[in-house]
Amino acid sequence: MPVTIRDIAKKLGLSIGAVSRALDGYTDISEETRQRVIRVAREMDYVPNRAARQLRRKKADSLGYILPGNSPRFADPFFSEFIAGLGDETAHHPFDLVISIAPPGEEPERHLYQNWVQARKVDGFILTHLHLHDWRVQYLVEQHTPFSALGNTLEGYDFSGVEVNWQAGIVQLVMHLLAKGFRRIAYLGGTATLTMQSEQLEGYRQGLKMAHLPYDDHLVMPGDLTSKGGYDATKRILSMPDPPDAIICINNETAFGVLRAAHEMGCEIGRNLAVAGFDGVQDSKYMEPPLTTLDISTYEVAHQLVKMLVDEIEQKSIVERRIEVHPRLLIRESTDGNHP
Amino acid sequence: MPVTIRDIAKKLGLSIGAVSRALDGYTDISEETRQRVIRVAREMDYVPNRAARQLRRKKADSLGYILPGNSPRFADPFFSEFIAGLGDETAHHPFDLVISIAPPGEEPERHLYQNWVQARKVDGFILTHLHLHDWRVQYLVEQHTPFSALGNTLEGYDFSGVEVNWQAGIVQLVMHLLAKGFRRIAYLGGTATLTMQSEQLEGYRQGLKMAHLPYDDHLVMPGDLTSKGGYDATKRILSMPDPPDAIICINNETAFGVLRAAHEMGCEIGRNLAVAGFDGVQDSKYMEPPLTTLDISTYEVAHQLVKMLVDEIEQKSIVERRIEVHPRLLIRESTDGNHP
DNA sequence: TCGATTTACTGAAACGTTTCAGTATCGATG
DNA sequence: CATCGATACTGAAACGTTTCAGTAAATCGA
Repeated sequence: MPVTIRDIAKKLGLSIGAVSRALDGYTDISEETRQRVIRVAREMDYVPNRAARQLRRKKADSLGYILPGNSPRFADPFFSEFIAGLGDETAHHPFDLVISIAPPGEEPERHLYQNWVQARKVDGFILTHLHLHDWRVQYLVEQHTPFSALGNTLEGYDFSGVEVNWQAGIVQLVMHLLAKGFRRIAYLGGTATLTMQSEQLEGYRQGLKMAHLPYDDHLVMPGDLTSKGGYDATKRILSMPDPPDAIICINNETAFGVLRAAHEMGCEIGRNLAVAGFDGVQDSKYMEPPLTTLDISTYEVAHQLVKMLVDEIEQKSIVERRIEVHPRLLIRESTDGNHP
Repeated sequence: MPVTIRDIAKKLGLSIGAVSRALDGYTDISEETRQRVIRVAREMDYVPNRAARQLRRKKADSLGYILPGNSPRFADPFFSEFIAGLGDETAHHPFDLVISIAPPGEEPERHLYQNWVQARKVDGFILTHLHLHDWRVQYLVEQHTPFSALGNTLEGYDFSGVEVNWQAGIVQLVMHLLAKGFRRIAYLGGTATLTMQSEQLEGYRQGLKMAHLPYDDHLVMPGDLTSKGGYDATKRILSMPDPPDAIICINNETAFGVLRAAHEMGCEIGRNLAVAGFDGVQDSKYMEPPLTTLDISTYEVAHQLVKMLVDEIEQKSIVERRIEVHPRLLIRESTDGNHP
């Protein structure tokens, strides 16, 4: 049986109240007693029972993250890195990280969030992959449940989070591609309702406009954030009458598939077809050819989100509630140029 | 304020005990009353308070998984897929999945496990990346804390889990490489103490032996399970006096780096250098060139582990405690042959 | 019809904390 | 010397469940 606060109290001839207060650092316990309590607690390997504390304090001491996943195969390295970041930072606070997974936007997801909120399972949520209109944001705001999010929604609720300036990043990327001599730039996205995507498209349009190039509907393709999606879309887009000579991908997974398809169709990547990814994942450097990428530090972002959420939950003073992150353009061989 | 069992009791004029028993399906509550209770509970959006239930039942209703991670960058897609699998299956049981991360084998990791066990934070653990002598296994067995693991240790404790027959897989792979005409096969691993690696090496030796080829120490290289590790090791190994013509990688991350390095050094992959990966991640198909892989269904394995752990915790009847999984050899272009 | 059994509940304790209202002790103050 | 204010504690309630012992009321067998 694990040792409880009662065991310590008995051993020291104190009341359990005193022990509790000593451990929590209240000032109405003499310094001498506190030291004795702490020593004995350590000796006895005392670890407070989570459930009891949670019940009494009406706090779960947990943060929740629900993976937006639908396919049984779910390999995007973004999530490994992101979860690792969340876990790492969470471990530096007196919180746990509780994880689940649900297909985005569907009933099971809604259920999960509601259940966790009502059962007080977590004190707050981390949100990613926001949609232009995101019911999660609305729901959590209504429920006064703290959360911090990567990205934003259209409604402009006030919540803490990290925002990536995709737009500026893409403009920079488009400029780079144009400078390298590429002219017909395609954009291969994911779900149309993702805020991330809409912002990226905004940058895409703006970049074209700045270069006085026309915007062509056919060059904007839907994908599904997987390599298979990238592969299929590329097969289609490269068979078009007037195919693109550059493809910007919403994430590296997609870019994987693009590379593969393009190669199969005989393109020389970096020369007659440029490919760029869009992710915080280191591996693009080791791909073949190395992938030009708009890089954000996923790990860093995860850390920030946890910090902000914890501040939010603990009602710390008015800390920064919104942080903007600028993607860095890492130019590698996949957009090298030497364009004919 | 969330609705409690007391609110339901008051509304129905019942005792809280009766309500609790009705919801839990005890037989000493009349069917009629039970139906009324259930209806009202649903109407009032009743969700039982987790902490209270946990405290009373002395069960956390949570499963723990501690990521074996040390680097700040931690992109291995294995973990995305694995965690997704864990989360998915966990959601089908009345359990939560609690995640953290700690560098394997070091003090913080030990602390984390101990803390979770003593605070009764979780009812059981999922373990991966077992070592030949793994203190976690020993500790959890001693503490009578349920767990299920991917792999095994040398001590041969009796615990439930999934075992991958790496050895047979590698033998098959070696045979395939030999059939394609490759002769000097290298093995690029991770940490030497990983059970997985020792089993793979066993298969490697056995394969060579069956082909009456000598085992050469120089062809077995340490890595670190990252693409950078693969890259660096390949640079070194290909500069050796008598370099290999095939490289088997402990995981796909490593293989990424190998491909890159080999390309830089002017190898034609699949022809004068074969490369094979070793993972459950789909993407290898979309790599350039597509990677021959020993595939296990990470998602499936994660599901199985959760099921077994839940059975273990709930003391279900004597279910299968050990499942063996055979990796499938997926032959793709990276080991194509046409060897000179 | 009476005692035994069954049915359908009630009431209260318990889980391990935290926290709040008291209180005994003691030195200081007027 | 009575009073006050700190100081350093004690005791008990509370958090929301589950569970167990008890008990009225209904049912049953002989």
